[in-house]
Amino acid sequence: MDELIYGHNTEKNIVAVQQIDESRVKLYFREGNLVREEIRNFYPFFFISDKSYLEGFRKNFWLKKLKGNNFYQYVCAFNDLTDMWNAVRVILRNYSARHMVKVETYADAEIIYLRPDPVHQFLLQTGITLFKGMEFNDIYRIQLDIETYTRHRFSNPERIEDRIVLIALSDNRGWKHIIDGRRKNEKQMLSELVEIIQKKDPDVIEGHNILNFDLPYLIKRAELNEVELSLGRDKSKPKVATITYDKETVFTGIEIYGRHIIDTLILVQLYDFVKRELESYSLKYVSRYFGISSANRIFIPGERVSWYWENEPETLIKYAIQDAEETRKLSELLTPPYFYLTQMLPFSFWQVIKSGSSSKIESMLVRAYLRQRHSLPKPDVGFQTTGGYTDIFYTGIFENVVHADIESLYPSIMINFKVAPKKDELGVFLKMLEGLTKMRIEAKHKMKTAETPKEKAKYDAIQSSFKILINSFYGYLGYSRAIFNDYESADKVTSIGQDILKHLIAEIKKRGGKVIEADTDGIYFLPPEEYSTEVKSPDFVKQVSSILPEGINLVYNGFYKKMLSYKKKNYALLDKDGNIEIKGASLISRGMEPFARKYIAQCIRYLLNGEIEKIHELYKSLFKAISERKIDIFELAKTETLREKPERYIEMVKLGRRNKSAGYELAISRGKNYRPGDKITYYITGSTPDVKSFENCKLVEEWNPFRRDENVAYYLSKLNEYSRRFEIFFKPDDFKKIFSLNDGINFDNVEIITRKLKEEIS
DNA sequence: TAATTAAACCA
DNA sequence: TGGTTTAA
Repeated sequence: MDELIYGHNTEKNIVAVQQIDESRVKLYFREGNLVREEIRNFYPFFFISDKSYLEGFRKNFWLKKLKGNNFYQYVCAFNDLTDMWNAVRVILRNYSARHMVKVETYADAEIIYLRPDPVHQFLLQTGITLFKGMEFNDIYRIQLDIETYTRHRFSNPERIEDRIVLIALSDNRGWKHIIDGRRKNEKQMLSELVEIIQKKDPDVIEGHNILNFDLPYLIKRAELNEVELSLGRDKSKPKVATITYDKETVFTGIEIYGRHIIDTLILVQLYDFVKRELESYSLKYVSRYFGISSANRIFIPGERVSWYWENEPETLIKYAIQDAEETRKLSELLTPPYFYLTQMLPFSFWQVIKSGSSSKIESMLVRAYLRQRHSLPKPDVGFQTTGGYTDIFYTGIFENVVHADIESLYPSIMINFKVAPKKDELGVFLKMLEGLTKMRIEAKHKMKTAETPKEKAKYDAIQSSFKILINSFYGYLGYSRAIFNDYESADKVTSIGQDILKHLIAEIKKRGGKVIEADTDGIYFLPPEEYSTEVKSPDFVKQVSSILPEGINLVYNGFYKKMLSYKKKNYALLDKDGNIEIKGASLISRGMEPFARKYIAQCIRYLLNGEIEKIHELYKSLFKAISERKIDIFELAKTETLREKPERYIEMVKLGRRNKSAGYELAISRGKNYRPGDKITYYITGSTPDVKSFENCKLVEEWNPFRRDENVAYYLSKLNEYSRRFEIFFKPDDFKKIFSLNDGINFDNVEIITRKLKEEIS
């Protein structure tokens, strides 16, 4: 089993692979603090651009689609050069004269490529991955942070008078260093950096936003200063990686030969993609969030850096060192799962971070197939039709609510009901899933029994690296571009999941419980009277779990003092410590105006605490603040992400295929050259509530506090609209009273209404 | 270089 | 209805 997952990983401690010439590569092994080099041969291979050439090779060679210059290519690898040239001959013989001519004519250019990216291909072919057999603490990481000087608001690497004034470095062995711009000119600073990197020879270079700021800046300044920025293990310069698409060149990253670049900003984004808790991705905010801020943290906003350099350089130095150290701690927190994944996947550290879940799974499947020299299938065309089961049976407020969910529902179904892609002739898909699951359980066990925090952290990283893979198997089945995709199997997984959940709901009802809401693999319910305590409810969960099929387990997931049930996928929970958790797009969403988000959250708090009069007071005060124009404009302003390119947006609107949108209209009309991904914050102007927002909007920066022009009627009607979220919890008369401007109302008799929306399945 | 469906809300 | 954001 290990073999399937670890592939050909027989080499230990390899930290880098590098091409020497056409048929040899240099391997770098880390041994303690030293790096040993060794030269090896590698397998020849070629790319072809048209898969029809591969028909004659089914089950003879391994094939993998890869992206070359704007189009997908297929790779064939061979034991030796003779084998490879034989294959070329077969291709030439098997296809028509036209094709033959074409192949020959373009042999060096378009159709057949020889070794365009040996390092990557070497890893892919042999399955030798970096850092094999190493622990995260074994690798040598350097953190880098630069500070730049400018007379303008923002520093620009191309402006000759701007310059790098500080380079702060730290490493994971407690070393710290400052390259000080007071003693050295920029040229000397850059040379010192090169010297240090060559001498220290780090495996990894880390930084927060290093890919979009520090490294590009260093590269540009090195160019201007005519310094060879030889940071690579082969003393080469950093390579700016781009892809050309529609004649447009897009920056995709920076590569330093033989080293890994880790940008902690990307890791933070990845983290928040799941968690959705962060307000900002800045190093300072994130460090505080994770509780890893340096003691006496200095904060210097970007536009103040130059001032500090001129007036208080020592403070700036401390600040830069703190940045480097926080980057190290952040990386220690976020990268280990990916580090351990590089030992399982034929990808480098950075590729593992950047690649999506399907390529992770597929790379393992492809590796297993190519080891057996078995051909690979093509993706099926079609789509998955079934998903998870979601239902809501009651709305209102409930006490003593239990949350239980089925442990790893989809992976468990795949394993226990043997659901696998029909194209997987070698049957490796399930074996891998089972193996990974087993290994994750072992890692979890080692984590629990670990004796030191360090050990614990290590096994936690390992088990979460398994989790990342395990969770990707189901999604892979329904993915249109996956070569082993199988929509029927994907549907089978979800329909079995639906049946299990429905069965569970019926069982809880049968045993005297009351199910409030269910979604995919979890349920919120009121247990029968005799189990309605935090201590006893897990017993009930256990009993119910026993009726589920073999290998499918319902686990207790929490006991809540109160639950507010609003709609499918929308609810709030109050735990015994008074913490409130709000879930659902209609109750908590980044698309809402900040005042609305806070208003809804407050109303929910008051509702759960039974403080009806406070809702009334809040409504009144907010109404007043808006009508008297006393509310902060940022509370009213919406923030929109512009994801489409301006040309595309304009085109779609012109064709009537898309509605106009305030964010885009503003960005375009203000002549801002926005890039997809940019955010825009705007508010609504005018005087009636039903204005078209894309015709009546202004950037929040354009707002004038002395001539306030926000649309009061519009925002008041918004307030009422948001209040209506709470309509279902009250009798109509009570609702009117609460959300009114009247004074002196008595709320003693207000009842919170519970509604039964439908009968539980039985 | 790209995992899935379900559901709510907005313009 | 298409776009966006969320839950799982």
